[in-house]
Amino acid sequence: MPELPEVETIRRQLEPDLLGQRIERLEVLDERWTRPVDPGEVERAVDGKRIERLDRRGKYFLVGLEDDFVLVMHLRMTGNLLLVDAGTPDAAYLRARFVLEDGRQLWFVDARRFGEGAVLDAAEVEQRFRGRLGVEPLSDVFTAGELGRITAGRSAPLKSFLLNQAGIAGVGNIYADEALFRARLHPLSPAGSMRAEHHAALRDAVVASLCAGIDGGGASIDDYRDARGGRGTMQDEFLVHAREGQPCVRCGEPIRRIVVAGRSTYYCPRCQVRLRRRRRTGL
DNA sequence: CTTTTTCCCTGGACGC
DNA sequence: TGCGTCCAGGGAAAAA
Repeated sequence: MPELPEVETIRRQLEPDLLGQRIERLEVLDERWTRPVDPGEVERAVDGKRIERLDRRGKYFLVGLEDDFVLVMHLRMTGNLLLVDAGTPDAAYLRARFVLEDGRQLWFVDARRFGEGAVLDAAEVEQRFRGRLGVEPLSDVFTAGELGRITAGRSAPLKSFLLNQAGIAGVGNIYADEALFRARLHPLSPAGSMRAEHHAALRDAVVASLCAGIDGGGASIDDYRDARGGRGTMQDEFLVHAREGQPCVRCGEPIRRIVVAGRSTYYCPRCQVRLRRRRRTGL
């Protein structure tokens, strides 16, 4: 599933090819892709615009167009962004096609149709993300202290907290498991139960997990492919995710699978300590 | 306010 | 072979 490392991998691959190019036209092939906005409206907003920037915010892919417009896309579960040569036969599940100045096409392919695309102006992007997307984990704003602030008083399990994009933006099911394992924290521990040493450990673990994902070019478990249709290698380097029953890489204990926040959650029952809910210590 | 649950969507796995 | 059922999960919305 595309999470921050997967989206970042695609962004880095596309940047040299797309920057400065004009989008001749956009063809929305599945009207649900722009829901609730009319596809024609999005097509008209994109047609003929030059690409000035390629950015990422959490798991959102942002294409900065001229005149301060931003094409915002989200791959959700099964979305893929593919850069293909002219004349390539249409793939199954092709939802949107960008015909580029140089003849190549950028495809949004998405079997389950959760993915979406929209065109907003810069102010609307801010508006849309406000309160919904938290700190960028790979920015220098993401410190142990910041993590302490955003988890203070929270009773939700650490796994739920990591999946909540309003806290840290870009961590999904895979990298949440990996980060908790690295930090030796139990997925069911209340987020607010962490002490300073845990804040530091989890901050470092989130960063390390995401960087490992980017270094591996993302994790191709099911549908994820990079912008050239290639596979990442991160799925071969998982420490706990999807390793139910296999020995913990640290202690040999069989990895356990539970469901937290409706998501499969993998952890080592011996390495990852469960913290008790912390009562407010008298100041 | 915070937290949990439901919903969207469809390919693939599994059982009969 | 084919049909029915269940699962996967990001994020928004509804419910608790």
